[in-house]
Amino acid sequence: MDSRSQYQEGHNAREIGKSKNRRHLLDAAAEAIFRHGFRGATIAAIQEISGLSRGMINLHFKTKENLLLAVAEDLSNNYAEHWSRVAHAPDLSAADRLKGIIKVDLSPDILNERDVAIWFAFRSEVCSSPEYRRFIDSRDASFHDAIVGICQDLMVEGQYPDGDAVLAADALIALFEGMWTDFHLHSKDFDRHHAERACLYVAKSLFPDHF
Amino acid sequence: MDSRSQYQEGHNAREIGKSKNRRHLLDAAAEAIFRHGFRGATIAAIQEISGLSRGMINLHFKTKENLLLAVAEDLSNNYAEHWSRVAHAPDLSAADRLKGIIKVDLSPDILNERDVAIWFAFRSEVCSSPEYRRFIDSRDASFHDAIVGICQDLMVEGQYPDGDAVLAADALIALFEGMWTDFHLHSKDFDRHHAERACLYVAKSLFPDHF
DNA sequence: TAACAAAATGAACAAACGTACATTCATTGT
DNA sequence: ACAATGAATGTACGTTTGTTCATTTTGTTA
Repeated sequence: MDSRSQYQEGHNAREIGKSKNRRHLLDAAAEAIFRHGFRGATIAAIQEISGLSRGMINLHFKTKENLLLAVAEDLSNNYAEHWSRVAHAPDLSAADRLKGIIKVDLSPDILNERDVAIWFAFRSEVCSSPEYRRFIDSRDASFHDAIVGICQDLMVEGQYPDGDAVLAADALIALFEGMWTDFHLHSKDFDRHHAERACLYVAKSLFPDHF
Repeated sequence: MDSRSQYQEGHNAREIGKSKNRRHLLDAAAEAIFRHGFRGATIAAIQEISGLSRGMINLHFKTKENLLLAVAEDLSNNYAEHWSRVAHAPDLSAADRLKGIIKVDLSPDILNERDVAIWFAFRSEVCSSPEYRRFIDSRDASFHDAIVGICQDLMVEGQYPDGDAVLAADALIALFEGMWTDFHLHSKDFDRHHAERACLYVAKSLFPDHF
């Protein structure tokens, strides 16, 4: 059995059903973290949310910790897929790619209460549980490189004598991150359009020729 | 007994010793959250770190949850004290007040591995444990108002025809927040001076006449 | 110094935890 | 149709959890 087929939908009813339950467990675990916090994401809570049996977690993930890791991996893949699609779009200008990343970052697909709560949950334990690290760093090296690349393109295109692409990229990344935090702490009052305007306001300040 | 003397250092050896143990428990609990994560911050862990007896937590804080809340309150008070001292300094210009807040925000007093891990730990559970909310929002309404005030002052002083104080303030706050996240996730690679330069780079872009 | 009051202790407890595993059920291949 | 295979179940188990409280220790007061 190769490494893909293990978790892919199989070709018969049995394998399809199994992978469906696996997916179900991932969703239930995510929901449990959101509803009850990391501490409250117990086997019993996941069981109640999923409606599946107690032993299912051990069957699919061996341990609860593996299930939690799979939740983090799932979230991480989902975000990477979203931003990289925009960041590497060949037909978009540098400015449009930056705009696109801002839009993705603030879209409900990415920025929603449940997912953000899960990001924060895993991040909070990254010091004590290093195995989470590879999944929870939404702004990892590849994201960083993509933003620096965009900033460099903008610097070349426009007239920014004092421009520094790395400083600008680091600032933008921090800005995006901070918006997530604001959303997490004040999701009821958070205004996506206002947040987008604030991001574009900074982009315009950094790159007045482009925005 | 008034509300202050309960937790203040008393005047005899007994009260002094008691408040010392209380402080000791707060530190040990904070350390436990940092070392073992929120989930691992158990009575046993706190006991081991503090060296005090098991029953001490219940004596001083009634429940473990109260102790954790007191840790959050302690952290919150410490940060508020730091930033408000700079933000409301009467002899500083608006630009210097902003610079000062950036400096405080990136200083080891505030931005250190332990404290940031604790911020993130409490924040991660704010959805499921609303009682944490009042302590974990470092960028609360009063902080927000202070930054908006500074931005308004800068707008009045300089020539920024398209300026928007609220947008600028929201962006700056998110920027500061994002730097904390970056530090939390990459404390080994984090460069405080670089982060400060990035913040000032944005400040200069937003308020070129001032920075 | 003796009597008192408060602080500190740690053993004992019930509840909740994650995991293992014998059992049951459904699907497959012949 | 019928073994055979593997998924699904849920009870049972040992551990760990937070809290209680009777006891001991320490400091205060008369």
